[in-house]
Amino acid sequence: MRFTNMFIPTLRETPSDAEAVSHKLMLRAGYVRQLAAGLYMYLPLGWRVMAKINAILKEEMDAIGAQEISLPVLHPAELWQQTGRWDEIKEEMFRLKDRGGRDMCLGMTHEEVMTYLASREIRSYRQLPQSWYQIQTKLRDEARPKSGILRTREFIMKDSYSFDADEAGLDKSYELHAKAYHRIFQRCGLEFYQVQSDPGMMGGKGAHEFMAPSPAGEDEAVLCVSCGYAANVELAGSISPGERFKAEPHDIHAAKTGDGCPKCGAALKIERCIEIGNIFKLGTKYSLPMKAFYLTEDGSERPLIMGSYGIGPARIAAAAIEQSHDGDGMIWPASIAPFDAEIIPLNIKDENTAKTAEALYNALNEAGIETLMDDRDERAGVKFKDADLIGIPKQVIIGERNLKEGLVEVKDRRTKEALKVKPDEVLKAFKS
RNA sequence: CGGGGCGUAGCGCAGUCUGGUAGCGCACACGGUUCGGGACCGUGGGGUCGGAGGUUCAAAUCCUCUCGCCCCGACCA
Repeated sequence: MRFTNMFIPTLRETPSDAEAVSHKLMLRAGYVRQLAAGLYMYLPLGWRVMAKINAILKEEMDAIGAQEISLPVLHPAELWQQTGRWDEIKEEMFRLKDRGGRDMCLGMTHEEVMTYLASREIRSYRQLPQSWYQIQTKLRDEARPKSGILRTREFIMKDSYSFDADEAGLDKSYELHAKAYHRIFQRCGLEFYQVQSDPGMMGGKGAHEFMAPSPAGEDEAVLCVSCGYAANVELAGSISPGERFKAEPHDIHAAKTGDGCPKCGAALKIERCIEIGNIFKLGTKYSLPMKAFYLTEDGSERPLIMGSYGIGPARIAAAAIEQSHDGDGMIWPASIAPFDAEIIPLNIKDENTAKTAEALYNALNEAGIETLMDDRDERAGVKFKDADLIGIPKQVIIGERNLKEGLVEVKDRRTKEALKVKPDEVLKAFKS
């Protein structure tokens, strides 16, 4: 892609209402713009990152046998009334009436609709297990949207739901998802923890959250470096030093750094985190009220045993920026960067520069390396600043000075190390 | 929803206390000089000062109401 054909409105100054690093940089680098509180517009660069993340999500979901489907955002109230959540949930749910006066709501999550589908279509144990997922819009009328893209009223979520014949099946589906989530976050280049969490209103009997450490996060994880115990502070029952091994499981209170680990007694560490994913064992919380039953081998009727699993791709993007940036801008992990490489011809009006850039651009694209070429007629400084801001991992700098010796520069955005190579060696330099 | 802050050009801000009819930097357009880390000079376009009502000869400025955005907290499926 050529810079002049792509809308990349970079800003020299940070809009004053941005606080979180990821928010500031996404605005400055021209990845997103705000429409209203908690509502964001993704611009070409931002949307490319989302597409990269979603592609990874799909690959890993497909790899565990989950199947992609798509459900409506607009839901009839009846489904939510059946599970009781129509009344349990308050202002956080967007509600409306259709022209016939029927109560409707905008989906904040899809347990109801998924269970409805399963209840009508799954008849027999022979059809189990099933895992269905979608990457789709959720709406929540948040009391306080914040930190840019981190907490919004409308957001995209990868949500999957598993249907099993029994608890053992659920355990398996749950494990599969947990492992897939590990691979996803690893592939996205994030530092993260899997921690125990409170199942909360989702109901059910077990839950974990995936937490990306970052000061911009809203959650706190309690971690034991000694035995590996990890939990959300909301859940972590801890004991104070000197009272070892006397943790009261029901005594749930906020743990503090230095408290004793409930498992091994060692000193706990607390870290601020962004919740990037969660997994829940739902059991029959939705299948019972919605009558989602199947027939067993001996002909008896049993409720489906369910799990639900969510990932917020925008939070992955924000967490990646929070965890990987410097004073000049973003530093994308290669896997989710909007482009693999950026060609920077310093003086586009120089014939040799332009020719070399053009040839390299074609060669890289042909080699399957997604390349952005800054073909703007701008000064070198502007291009350098924008390139660093935008954060594409590899930069290929083409300047008249080096070109006289038949060389171009391959620079790593993260380390800032630059290698001078011949144009036809650029590909090789990427691999090293 | 409680507490705090802020709304003046696309972005960052000054002007508000002490009313006199809107300004600076960046960005943008044009011309020239520049050209490896956000150039310089000149010219130019762009603003119902968030909105409504009120006070006044006169309101960005004072008063009332209202809308919006951000931060802290509560909440968070």
